[in-house]
Amino acid sequence: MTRGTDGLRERKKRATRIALSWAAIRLAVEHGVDGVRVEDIAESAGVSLRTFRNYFSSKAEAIAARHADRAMLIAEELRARPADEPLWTAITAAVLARFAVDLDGAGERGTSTEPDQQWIAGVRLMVSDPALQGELQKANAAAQAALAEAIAERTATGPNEIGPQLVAAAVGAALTVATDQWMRTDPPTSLAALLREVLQRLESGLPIP
Amino acid sequence: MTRGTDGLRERKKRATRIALSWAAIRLAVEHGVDGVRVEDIAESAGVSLRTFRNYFSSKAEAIAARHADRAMLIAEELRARPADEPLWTAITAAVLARFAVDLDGAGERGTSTEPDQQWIAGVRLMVSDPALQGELQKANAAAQAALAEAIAERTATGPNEIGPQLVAAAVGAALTVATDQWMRTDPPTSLAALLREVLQRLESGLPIP
DNA sequence: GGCAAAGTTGCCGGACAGGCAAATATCGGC
DNA sequence: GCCGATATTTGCCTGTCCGGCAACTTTGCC
Repeated sequence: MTRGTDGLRERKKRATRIALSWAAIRLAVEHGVDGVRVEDIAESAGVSLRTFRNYFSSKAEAIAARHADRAMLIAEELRARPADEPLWTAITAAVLARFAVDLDGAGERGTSTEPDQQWIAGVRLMVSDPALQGELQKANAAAQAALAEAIAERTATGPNEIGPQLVAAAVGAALTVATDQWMRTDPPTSLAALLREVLQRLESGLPIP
Repeated sequence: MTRGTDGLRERKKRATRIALSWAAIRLAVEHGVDGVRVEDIAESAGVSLRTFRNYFSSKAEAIAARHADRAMLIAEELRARPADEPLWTAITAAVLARFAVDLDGAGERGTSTEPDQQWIAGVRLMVSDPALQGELQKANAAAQAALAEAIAERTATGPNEIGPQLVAAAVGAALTVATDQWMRTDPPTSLAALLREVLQRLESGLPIP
């Protein structure tokens, strides 16, 4: 089972992919999305332009890749919750567990204990720049598909049934709204609180009053 | 108020835009997205390649444009509902009113009374081809923003409050799920029924029975 | 050590993207 | 109906993107 998951080849590939993506984020934050050429990103990660293209099919995809990878983990996190937990409780816990990383900076970047400024700047860029929103939503769609599968397992439903699909889509939409709101608020509020709120609202039928 | 909305200039522009978008859809359905050059689309609509670029910044945007325009109308439709109607009733009615066009083919294409096969094939292409999904989601996001505004008006809330944003996002997600499901089902079911179901589920807190 | 599989790189041609300025069409007042 | 003001279309040009191909290098495994 560990066959192929931690050979030198695979580790190098993962490292290159992550290096490229971080380089893309850093340069895009620094010079604007259009102020960076793919060539610059490749150079900054120490590979050829052509190799960049073996990993990502566009600049936008490279920038959004970290987000895409992280979003995928929500489904895994949900699977890790105890099976007898009520669905919404489990979902909320899974989401919070995953997003805590963004808040306390204990992500893969490593050293800092405060929120990872580079990552926050990157997210800010992704949600605000129209050139990236498409790719961002694409990543979210992929994560939703994975989430729908995890939900289907948990609820003993077919993964193509409308129920799991709808719940996953609604959760995805809620996360986007919460993140958006979090970015917009000037005195920075707690993302965790916002997440709890939107999920709770979903569960109670989106009352408006 | 009608100033500028029906001059010859504006009508021609709208016509060109629509012609380009339909040409893009038709050719993409016929030859695949990658089998069409922007130049072909421009020629098919009788304008120069450069003019195409004045209207759309990419092939994908041109293909998704009709969907984008239609999705925008949901917000308008909601505004047209009586103000004392309950929110979810009004939303459901607005959505159905808009999507009925896709079902009975009474759209701008004109003559046929049966569902517009060209449009259905186009939608099928948009939801299935990865190259278009980004643009599609981008269009949905824009429509959601408009919808959030309309909801905010109706509920006497600020348009940037989290409530309207979340409802609009959830509705958008639900429409996507319903459409997806509709495409997937082999004996074609009623889209209207699916739409009713997903919206009803949203309103009742997404129970997983 | 040595062969097979996988990854990297350079090169190339076709397509896309958008700035600029000349030509053309529409508008609105007269 | 004519004319200047304004908006649109078009051609041209330059830089970038994108992916196929084949040579070369690295890693995996016997």
